[in-house]
Amino acid sequence: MSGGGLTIGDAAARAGLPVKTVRYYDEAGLVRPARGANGYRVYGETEVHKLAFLRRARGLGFSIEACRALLSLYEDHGRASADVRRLALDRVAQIDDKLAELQELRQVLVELVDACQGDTRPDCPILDRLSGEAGS
Amino acid sequence: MSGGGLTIGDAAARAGLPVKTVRYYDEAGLVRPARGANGYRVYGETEVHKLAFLRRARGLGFSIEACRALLSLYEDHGRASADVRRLALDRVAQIDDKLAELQELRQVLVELVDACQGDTRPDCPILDRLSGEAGS
DNA sequence: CCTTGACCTTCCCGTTACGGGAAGCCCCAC
DNA sequence: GTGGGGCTTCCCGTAACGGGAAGGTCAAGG
Repeated sequence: MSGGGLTIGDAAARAGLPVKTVRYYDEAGLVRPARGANGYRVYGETEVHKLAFLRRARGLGFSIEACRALLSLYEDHGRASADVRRLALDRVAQIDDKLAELQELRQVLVELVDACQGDTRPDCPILDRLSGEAGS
Repeated sequence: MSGGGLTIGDAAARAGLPVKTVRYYDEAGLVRPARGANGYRVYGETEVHKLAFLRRARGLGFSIEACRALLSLYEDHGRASADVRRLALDRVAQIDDKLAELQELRQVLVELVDACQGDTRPDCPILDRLSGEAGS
């Protein structure tokens, strides 16, 4: 009872993360716990909060590097909210790029699917397109 | 001149792929060229067509395994177009899942961004949300 | 004939964010 | 003291290649 020191298992449970992930965040330098005399990682409340923070940030799709930036802003009480906002906007832009790409692919695929009879015969506009017969 | 045999570099150029990728497709068993006496890969027209086919299929986001299936249907002249269509529909479903996920994330992020002043002050609803203050 | 330079070969590492599993130490309960 | 957890580190695998090293080959030019 050294005053609330948690083992990695307990910390992970409280943060809602797998132990492996918590260990990864340590190795990645995101949340570095103290070490006990036995070599065990020792997590305090602060670390647990950071882990939960990371869980939510990752849930929004922020990369580990973006999380590192967010975490440092989180800990910097003199931060400018504009910096946080910029990171979020970057993420939105990323998502928008991906959305546009996927929507384009979807469009093409649906057109091909619609053009294909989908029966037992071998004639297939999808394969024609893939084989280079410049459909549409 | 053994009648049209291409080296990997020429085959890759004709198919519009990087040499590394073509080598990878060989190793993955997608397009296995013959080998010359010197150990060089030798590509014929058929292989080049298959490589171009793969380039287009990959461009539509089909995984290597899906490409393997598509390629075998492409080569099977007795195929049923329904099988091809199914693969394409699977891909559409995959895309739809991803689109839904990204749209949800985008929604949340945009709300947070809109709620954030983005000035020089430290108050930030984005960080509040990430730190667990259940905003909205 | 020999050399350059551009090709080709294989092999290995790095990418993203972990998950699985092995080998070995530690600790608590019975 | 003897389990059976939980902890440690380390290594491999993921998808689909890209980068680069070490070494063999080939066609052209001097």
